[in-house]
Amino acid sequence: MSRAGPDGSAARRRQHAAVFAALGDETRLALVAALSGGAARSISQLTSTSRVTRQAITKHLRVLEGAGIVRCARSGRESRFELDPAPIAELRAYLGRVSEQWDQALARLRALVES
Amino acid sequence: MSRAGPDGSAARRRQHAAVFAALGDETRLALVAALSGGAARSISQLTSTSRVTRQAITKHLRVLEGAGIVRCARSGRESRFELDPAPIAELRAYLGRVSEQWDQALARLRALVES
DNA sequence: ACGGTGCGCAACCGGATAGTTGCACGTTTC
DNA sequence: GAAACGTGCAACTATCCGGTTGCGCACCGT
Repeated sequence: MSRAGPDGSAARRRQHAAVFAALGDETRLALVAALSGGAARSISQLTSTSRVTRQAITKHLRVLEGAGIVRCARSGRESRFELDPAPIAELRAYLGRVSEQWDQALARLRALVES
Repeated sequence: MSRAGPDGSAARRRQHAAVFAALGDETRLALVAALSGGAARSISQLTSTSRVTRQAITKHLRVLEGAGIVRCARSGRESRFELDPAPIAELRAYLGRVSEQWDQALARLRALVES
């Protein structure tokens, strides 16, 4: 496992795992989709288009917030959430490194065969 | 939640969530990193660089296999696992769509302010 | 000031999950 | 053929997670 994957340190890998885990739920993925439009939305708004309880949505939002995917700002009596695209971009870059490493490995294999 | 995010159908979202969840674990992320080099490795090999039991690694590999991230091929007495980059590439594309949607929203907002 | 709305907190439940241990079985290897 | 190696299967535990319900509080409009 220490053979120099496309990851950084183990601490960084833990961070990545946390963000992946936060996205590994259908409801939360739907929340991200709803917030990807750029507009900040309240918990009730986000709940209205879901089948589950407001409390459940709240918990999911806290998970997303814990992963840094989403930020919360209190405005009057409502909590408005908005997306923070940075962790998502970082995850995308990480997956890109994995794919790249894979492609390079394939290229090496092919070169070996052709030699 | 039905407001046309960057996702496809709900079924597709479920699939994405499954792959995200599979990657949402430090140990499994380490396994992916170890396999991203292109070489197929046996369970014992993958266990040797880990702190947990072979059984635990086996379970993790089954989870990755269930998500389609990894394939298993029996070879003699050992099970050799290799990476399948397709789901990872799909996830990367998905995150790209989210980021793109976000960027477009930002651009619209900026245009609105400048008008 | 009072009713409705939006939230947060806490307790609780059932199911999934990460991890372990123990054992049995096929496969090499000597 | 016997020892060693690599796996698979099963049981069991502890913990986490998604979801609910109930309650209390702050805030807004009229």
